[in-house]
Amino acid sequence: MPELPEVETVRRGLSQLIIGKEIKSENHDTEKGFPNAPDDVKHFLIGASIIEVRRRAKVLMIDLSTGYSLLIHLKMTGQLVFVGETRFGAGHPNDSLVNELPDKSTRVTLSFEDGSKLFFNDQRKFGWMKLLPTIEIPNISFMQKVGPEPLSSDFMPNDFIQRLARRPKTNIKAALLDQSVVAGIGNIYADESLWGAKIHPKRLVSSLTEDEMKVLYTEMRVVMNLAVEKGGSSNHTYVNAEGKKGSYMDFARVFRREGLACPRCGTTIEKLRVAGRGTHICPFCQTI
DNA sequence: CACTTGACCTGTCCGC
DNA sequence: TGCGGACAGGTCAAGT
Repeated sequence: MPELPEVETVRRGLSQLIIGKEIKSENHDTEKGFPNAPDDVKHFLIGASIIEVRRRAKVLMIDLSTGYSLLIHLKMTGQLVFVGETRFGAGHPNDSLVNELPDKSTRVTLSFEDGSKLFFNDQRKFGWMKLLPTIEIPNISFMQKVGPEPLSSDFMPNDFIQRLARRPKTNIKAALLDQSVVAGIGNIYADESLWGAKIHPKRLVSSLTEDEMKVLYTEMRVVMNLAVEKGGSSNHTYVNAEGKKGSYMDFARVFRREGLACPRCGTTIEKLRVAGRGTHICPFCQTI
């Protein structure tokens, strides 16, 4: 699922909902839900309070008062849904959701002192939750190799160009999906950004002009900013921390719009396969 | 080494 | 309505 805008939306929601709460109990099912959970994981969690919720690329970090952090990757179908005791009124559309959790996709449940709960659900079980000392987070291999945050104010066009130059012989879509080039872009926003920049996803990085890469830099940031503003995209399973869907798909220009008209030129949008992923283009605006 | 492809899982949708 | 196959927002390991 979740690309940067979705994970950021979850982060913002959780910041409002769980900071300051104390963990009362923890439950997890298979090793899939909490792969490196030590036998005494409960010892590290129970009694700890949430002090911060951070994000880097598509990884969420929940910092605890004990000096440990929970790291979470939602992969394709992960959800972090908070359910408070009195959050929804009777008849609220989300009542059903509340009543359904936990469900068979629930992998980890954190229960707080006040009776509220945080559910880590993951239908396809690709996601993970890990526990490690907060101070060690910057040293893990992922943090060492992940690229810059695309929306960071100190991420400049030349940074983007120099990082793309490290993958000259691959196509631009694969390069955008490479988390060591830029952090947080996935299939939806790669397609949307390339459409915005009028660049065919199969173009080799080495074939791009400096101007094209600068336009792509700008379009990527426009797309990501809009997606964050709209609370992300919900194709299937994605929901935010309150169990609500994002609305970016209402604004998508090419993603999942094959057979429809390109909003720029009216040509019918096509779907193809690039870098092993379903890929959407306007064949008139984006040529090889 | 750089790059591409399959595997990891479950659920859904589409064509026969 | 049943069944097989393709596909789904991400990342690795394995293969070329």
